[in-house]
Order: sequence, then C-alpha cells, then structure tokens
Amino acid sequence: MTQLPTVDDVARVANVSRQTVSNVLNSPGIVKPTTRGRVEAAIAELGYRPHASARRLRTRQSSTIGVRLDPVTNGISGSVLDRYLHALTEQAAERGMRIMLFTANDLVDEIDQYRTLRDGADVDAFVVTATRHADPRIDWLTAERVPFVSFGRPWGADMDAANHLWVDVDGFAGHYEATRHLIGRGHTRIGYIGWPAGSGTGDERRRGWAVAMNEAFGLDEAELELLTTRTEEGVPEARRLIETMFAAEHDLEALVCVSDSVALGAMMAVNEAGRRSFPVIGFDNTPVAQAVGLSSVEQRLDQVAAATLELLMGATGRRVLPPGEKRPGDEEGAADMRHRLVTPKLVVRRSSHLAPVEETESADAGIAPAGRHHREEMQ
Amino acid sequence: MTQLPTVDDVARVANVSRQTVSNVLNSPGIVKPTTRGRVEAAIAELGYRPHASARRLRTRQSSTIGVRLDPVTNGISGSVLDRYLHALTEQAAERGMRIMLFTANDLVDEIDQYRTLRDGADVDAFVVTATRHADPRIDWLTAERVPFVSFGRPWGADMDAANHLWVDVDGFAGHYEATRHLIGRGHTRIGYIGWPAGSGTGDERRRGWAVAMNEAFGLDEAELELLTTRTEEGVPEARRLIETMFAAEHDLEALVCVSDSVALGAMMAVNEAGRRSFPVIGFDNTPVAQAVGLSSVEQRLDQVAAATLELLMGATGRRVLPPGEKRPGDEEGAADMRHRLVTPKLVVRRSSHLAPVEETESADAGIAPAGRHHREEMQ
DNA sequence: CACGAAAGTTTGATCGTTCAAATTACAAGT
DNA sequence: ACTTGTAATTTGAACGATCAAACTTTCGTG
Repeated sequence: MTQLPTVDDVARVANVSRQTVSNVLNSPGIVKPTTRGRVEAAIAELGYRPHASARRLRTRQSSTIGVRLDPVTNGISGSVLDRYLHALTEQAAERGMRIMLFTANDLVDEIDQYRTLRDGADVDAFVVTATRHADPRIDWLTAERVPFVSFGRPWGADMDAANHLWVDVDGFAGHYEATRHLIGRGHTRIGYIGWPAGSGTGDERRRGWAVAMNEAFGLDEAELELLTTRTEEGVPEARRLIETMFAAEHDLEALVCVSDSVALGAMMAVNEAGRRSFPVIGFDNTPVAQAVGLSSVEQRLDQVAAATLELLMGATGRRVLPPGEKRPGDEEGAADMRHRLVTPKLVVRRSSHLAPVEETESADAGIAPAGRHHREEMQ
Repeated sequence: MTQLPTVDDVARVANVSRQTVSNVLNSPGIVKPTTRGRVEAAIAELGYRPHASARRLRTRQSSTIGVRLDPVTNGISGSVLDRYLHALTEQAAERGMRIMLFTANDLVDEIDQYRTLRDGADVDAFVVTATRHADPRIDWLTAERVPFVSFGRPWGADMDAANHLWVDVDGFAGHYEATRHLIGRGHTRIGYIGWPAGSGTGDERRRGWAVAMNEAFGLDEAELELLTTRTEEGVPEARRLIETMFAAEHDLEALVCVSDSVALGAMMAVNEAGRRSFPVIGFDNTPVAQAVGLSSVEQRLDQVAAATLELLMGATGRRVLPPGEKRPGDEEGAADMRHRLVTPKLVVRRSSHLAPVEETESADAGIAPAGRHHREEMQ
C-alpha cells in the first residue's frame, strides 16, 4: 500500500483538473455528463475517498453533530437516549453527517466542551438533552450563535423563543390516548401516578390524563387531585405508594403512570395485592415494558431524530443552517417551524397482571422497536 | 466576533514563532519555561483553541475512535452497550480522544464504512462489538492493518491471534462467583438456565456454574445437564420454560440464569408458582435487575473501557499505536498483553421473590452504576 | 577562552481539499 | 464571421496546523 489517492490522482487518470473532480463530488450538476462519467470511473478505479479533514479545513464545516451523553445512567428508561442516538446516527448518515459523543461533569464543563468543539471545528451543531429550567447552556449557545436543537422543551417563559429550536415528545397526547383507551374499555375510576408537581414533562403527561378524565366524566381539578399520587422515580418507591393507595381508594380500577419504572412498581404492587384485571399503563415503552407485558406509550424516536435533523438542516439539506436563518423547505407561511412535537403511540399489552404467560404480541409487529427481535446480547 | 485566533496570532502576541506555539501545545517539555509561560498567557488571552481539522490533515491522525451502534436494540440488556459507550467516551476524553458513532446495515456495509472512515482520516481506530465466529470484519481490519479492539472474544481458533486485540468480561468467573454464593448459603440443588449451546458467551457462563457445582458436589457433566435447561433470550420464553421445569424438578432450590431477561422470566414464574425464598441470579445487572431486586452479575464496563483504551493506546499513551507494534507500558516479559478479561462482580439483592418491598439497597452503594441515583428521565 | 554538543527557536514546505477568479468551449443571435 | 452570453473547465491561493531541517543560543569542558 503506497499512498492514498487524492483528487489530483483522480484528475490525472480522468484527464481533467482537480476542481472538476471536486465538482463531480460536490455539485455534480454543473459537470458535463460525459466528463462526469469519466471522473466517476476514475474514482471507482482508484478507490478514491475524499479526505474528510482536508475538506473540513477548507470548508470550515465538520459535517458532525455533537451529542453529550448524560453523566448518569438513566435507570430503566436509559434506553430512551440510547434509541434516540441510534436513530439519529442512522439518519444523520443519510445526510452525510456524523455523530460525535462527549461527556461533561457539570453545566459549566459542558459549555467549555461546546467551546472547544466549536472552535476546533469538530462539530457544526449540538444536540442538547435533559434541558433544565433557565438553562445556561441554551443561553450560551444562543448568544454565540452556535446551531443547536434541544431534545426537550425549554419549560419556561422562553418556550417560544424564536431562535431556540427544539423537539419534544407530546406527553400530553400520549397519556390522553392512554386514558381514552382505558375509558373505552369501560373503566371509570382511573388513577394517576405522577412525579412531584413542577417537572414540566411530568405535569404535561398528567394533563393528558386529566383532560381525558374531565371530558369523559366531568371531573374537576379537585376531584382529579384525589385520584392522583406523586412519587419520585423508582420502582420500590412506586410500589410502596401503590400499597397505601389501595388502602385508601378501594374503587380504583386502573392506573396511568408517568413512567415505566413507576408503572412496573405499580404492577408489582397490584399483583401483590392479588388484584387481577387491573390495567396499568406506563410511558417510554422500555424493553422492560415489553418484557413483562406492560402497556406503555412509545416515544417514536426515529421521528424525533428526523425532526432534529430537519430543524438543524432543513427538510432535505445536507448541511447545518446558520441559526436564525429562514429555513428553505419552510413552505410559505407555514407556522413557525422552530419546534416539533412528536406524537407518541400507545402500545397495548396485557398489563393488567403479571400472572398469565401472554401470547406473543403479534399486534405490535408494526411498532418500531417493540416488534423487533431480541438479540442474544452483545458478546 | 471577527475571526478565530490561529497559532500565528498567538505567536505574534507572545512574540515567538508559530512552531513554538505548536510545541507548547504538543511537546511542552522542549520549550523553555519562560517562553512557555508567555505563550500560555497569550493562548489564554486570545482564547485560542487549536483547529482540530487542520491538525488532523497535517498529522494524519484524527484522535477519534469509531464505534458502530448495533442495528437492533438489545432488549433488556441494551443498556450494556450504552454504559460501555459512556465509560469509553469519558475515558477517551481524558486521553484527548473522541468517540464517533456510525451504523451499518450488514457486515459488508460495515466494512465499507470502515474503509470510508479510515480513508477519510475520520478515525484512528475502531471498536468492534458483537463479534461473530469467523468474522469478516476482523479479517478485513487485520489485513488492512487498521487498529481496532473488539469487545468480545473471537470464539474460535483465532482466539490467540497475535494481532487481534480484544477485551471481554469473564462470564466464567461471574457465574462461578454467583454459584459459590448460593452454595455458601446452603443450597445444593441449583439449576442453570442458559442459551442454546454453541454461543461462546453462554457456554462460558454456564461453565462457571458447572465448575462450581462440580467442585462442591462432585456432579459430573451428565448430572449437570439434568439441572440445565436452555432457551432463547426473552422473558416470556424463560417463563414458560421455568414452569415446565418446576413440574419436572421438584427439588430445585435456586437458579442461575444466563441473562437478566431470562432471570426476570424465571423470577416471575417462581413467584407465580408461589415458591418463596427461591434465589435467582441473572447476568448484566441491568436497571431492571436493580428495579425489581434481582441479584445479578455486574459487568464492570468502566474497566472494560479502560482496557479497551489500554490495548489501543498503551497504558497512558495519547495516541493510537500501530497494530502489531510492541506496546510501551508492556513491562518486560509481561505475558502477551493483547487481550484482557475483566472480572465481573456479583451484586446481591433479595431476588428470591417479587413479594416483599425491599429495604433500600445500602449495600450496593459502592457498586458503580447500581448505586447511582435514578434521574427523572431525559426531558 | 575557544570549541562542540545540546537545547531552544525559527523558517519553508506540506497535508488534501475547496474557493474565487480566470480561462476556454460552445451555442445562439445579429 | 463576430459578438455575446452561458456553460464547462482550469488555475492559483488559501484553510491552520505540524514536519523536517536550518538556524541561534546556551552551556559544559578541555
């Protein structure tokens, strides 16, 4: 192996100039078909591949998106970021982009990383996850005009800030659908287990349940509050809670839970209490939910990933758009396309009890990851 | 914001030459301390950061490691790769390296990706996961002399191939310890639920159980086989299996399971059968195991990540070593340092039954991810 | 004090690509 | 044939860093 071929080598073989080769690669439209054919043949013959770093140096673009891995593994719902990452990597590749990972210990450190990656021309844009209220990272990125999208709404006044692009899953719609499903099956006393009030995500999910309950049975907020309990995330916590809940509310018929962890705890407690046919619905459709047959609301992370890239690069673009730019692909007056809410989908399983071994879930076959096969395991 | 500062700008301010600035950055040792101080001051003053792509172009190194995300989400054990990725990203950063992700649809496609990434000088090395028997990727990487490490042994004749670096978790040791633990608690009839024979990983784990049982009770392979059942991965599968198993083997006292999925299935079946105090131990220590209080064998993925980087870059190096090179840090005749087996660790929980709400696991506080807090969830 | 070696610093060239401007080829219109 | 305009192609320069070699300073030694 002597040396990797360069544009010059290709040019020599195809009997054209450097730049023409470059054009064939980057704007094939402006090269005469005959010539293009010759160049493409030469490329194939030599097995030429562009040197990514040289291109980046010249164009000042890295074709890379930076994603920070959260510092803590995320319990039972950890696979959410995992699946998002996967979808993002896959779809980014289709647009010629790559995903680069990094970690940070705290928000200050994270901003420092942003700066290094940006200045080093390592990445063109960032995806920010786990956004907080009044997030300093958002402020920095906005002020520096670094392109970014957050997965998660900025819960606060700045929710509609023109230059903050975000994608999120519509938790409201998810639990609205879940609750409608239960109502449709004839249940009326449907409880809710949520996180402590104040978490935007949690509140929004509960609102889905609340609105559905109100529409169906005209319950007011006070009555709804009686059907609600709140707990920190975690299976054992939820379990204890449900036990006390059962003691108090004897006529409960079903539960909608803010997460699969909580739902799993609930399910175990329900089972323990010997109550059969007691539906429990979670959120996230984690592998555990699938494993134990828990109904859950599936975040469609491929759609979230697609939306992320659309916001960053336009509908079909192959490069990151400068922030605050009018985005091509935004047809006419199409509302402001600065954020996307992805509607999740209820996956129904027989989650009423742990007991019966359930039939294989043929109904789920179409749903993205739920229908996929388990693989043996990384080996 | 006019323009990002370059080495030349720093040089001008510090009143030295380009190259001296470069030296301060890359080999501070050869620069006179006085000068170095001046340069560092200038760097700080201007907020200079090296342009990664320019450096890469010149040095032909990317300081980036490519990792392929598996095409299928991995059920309940999906978090294993996730946690490995995290540890790898973190530790790579400490050595000035980055992690880049990519996906591929099949092995051929994956090799094509390798080629593009390598030729484009996008990555210096690869981490290969989910290795198969007689893996074409390994052959290609070896033939092309591309540095790589596989997470997972090459189960086959080439296990000791000199130029194939690999890291793996010692499944044997894991289930040996698990079984010893059960024996120590007085159990004698300990069953094993494994994967179908032939999967290297699965066979190795079972061997840990088998050896422990043989040492303690002198059982021969025929007798061990009677205590073994095999199933495909998956909770419902395992559950059905255990039910039939109970019918046949009435004196079973405990179970060691090849994975957490299988263990969860077993646990549910056990619970269903109304058997209390029936210990079940899994493998992977997934979040689910923690959530439902299942004992499991924890892969120490931070150690796996550390070993990965050591093989790739030497004990403390900051760049990827050419494959087949004698690796600095290999003290004297220290056996061949071309692979590492990381010993996993048993995490004991009250996994005998689903019933009692367990006390918080203070005992686990020291164990890496098991002791960490759940976070609310990505929002 | 002069000499040579080592330490410290600078200079010119280069990595492989794309940009911007210049050049040539080709077609249509008078 | 001759301009004129557009399409197609080529040329020189630049992106920001490091390498290799040349140069200058410092220091130890006979």
